[in-house]
Amino acid sequence: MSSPARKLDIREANEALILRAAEKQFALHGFRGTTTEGIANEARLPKANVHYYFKTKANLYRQVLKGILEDWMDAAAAFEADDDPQRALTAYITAKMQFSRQRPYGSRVWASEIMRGAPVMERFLGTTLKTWVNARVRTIRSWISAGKIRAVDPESLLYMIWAVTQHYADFERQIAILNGGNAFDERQYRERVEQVLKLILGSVGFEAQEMTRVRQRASA
Amino acid sequence: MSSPARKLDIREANEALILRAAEKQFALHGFRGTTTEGIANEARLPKANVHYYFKTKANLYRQVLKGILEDWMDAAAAFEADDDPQRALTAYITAKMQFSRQRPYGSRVWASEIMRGAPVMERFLGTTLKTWVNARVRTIRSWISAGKIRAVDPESLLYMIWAVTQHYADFERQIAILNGGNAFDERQYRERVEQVLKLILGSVGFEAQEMTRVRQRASA
DNA sequence: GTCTATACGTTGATAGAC
DNA sequence: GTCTATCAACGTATAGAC
Repeated sequence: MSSPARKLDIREANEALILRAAEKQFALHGFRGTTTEGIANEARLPKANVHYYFKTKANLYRQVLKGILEDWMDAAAAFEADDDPQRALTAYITAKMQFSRQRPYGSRVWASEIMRGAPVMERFLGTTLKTWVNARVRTIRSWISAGKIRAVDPESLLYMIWAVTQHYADFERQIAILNGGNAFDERQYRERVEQVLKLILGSVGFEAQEMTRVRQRASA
Repeated sequence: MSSPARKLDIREANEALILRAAEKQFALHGFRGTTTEGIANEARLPKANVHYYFKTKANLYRQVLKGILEDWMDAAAAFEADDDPQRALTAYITAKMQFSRQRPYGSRVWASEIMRGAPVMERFLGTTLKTWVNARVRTIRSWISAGKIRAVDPESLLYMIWAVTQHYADFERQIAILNGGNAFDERQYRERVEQVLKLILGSVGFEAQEMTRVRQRASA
């Protein structure tokens, strides 16, 4: 009952529960606007437990961001896997759209953190992210030199990919209201991924012959 | 000295001061995370004055959003002014990029409001914005039918424009850090507007003259 | 119109019973 | 490991002197 293994299980389960609740609250209300009581209620635990497991609100916030960064890295890896621009961009955009779908609150915590000036993520942005961006910029430049894509500014292209893919997580509510009050279902979201791919690939010069199956925009 | 005209001047000046300070604070910390004291400090006024002019924090927040919506409408008008897709899209994207440049905090307040579920803007989104979007969707469909642009999903295109243009306001800090720690200067920003135009216009099939020849399909 | 003082609820964090 | 009770600090808002 109180064996070390059992205790670890409880700890892990509760920590995961609190992290998930915290991610949602931080996404909805930002760091300052989130209360530990709000997190506790969301996790259906007493407020004191939140402090027992994570000590301070600031520390819990850092742990939430850390989890998001891990998933971010996974999506980033999709870009590096292939040297063909169409395949690499498709893999990356698809991974980012999946992240937005599966972890919309994580995306919003990131957005909120940057909107307030990125006090916690500053270091990550200036080191890991900058290094990653520099490498991607070189890859894109090589594609341009080889005539594989149009001559666009690589950073502008990267930012467009981030902006568009994250928009579907961060502005989910607006999109749902404009969709008649309903969030996208799975079918709608898959179709949207196709459209995003078509638009972004189109912006660097690829036309949509490869994905003509999806195109169904003839009717009024 | 205390003539009605003079009093009105003071009121208007202070209200404007508080509104600007509030916009910044709400942008940085969201509705809940913003304190009336923070707004007062930002405006260099005593906390009580904020309540004297705007009564409650919630009301001040609504006034800030109202001001942002007005500017948003102005930018929206740029889309309707022209029936030629290239000119209409260029005017709209340029107006939106200018808004992001001149009012980055306004853009972030909007983002923050939507990320928390749009409790205040819900009505606007479902009425004015939805009507505007529907009209724009019809326009874009007519361009597609007339063969003036590629057959893309109109809403996906609109969302891409919003996402990309607002990204430069909402993620300003991240962009600055990736830019070596410095925010874009005027020249850099103008160039970025050109790149954004090139990418988005390219996504619907317009190619910049300079690189018409460069475009060749990547042979895998 | 301005601002100090303050009422009163909320919040982050902890102590200590279970 | 769990949770109730508690507290100092902070937050919104107002009263009332100037």
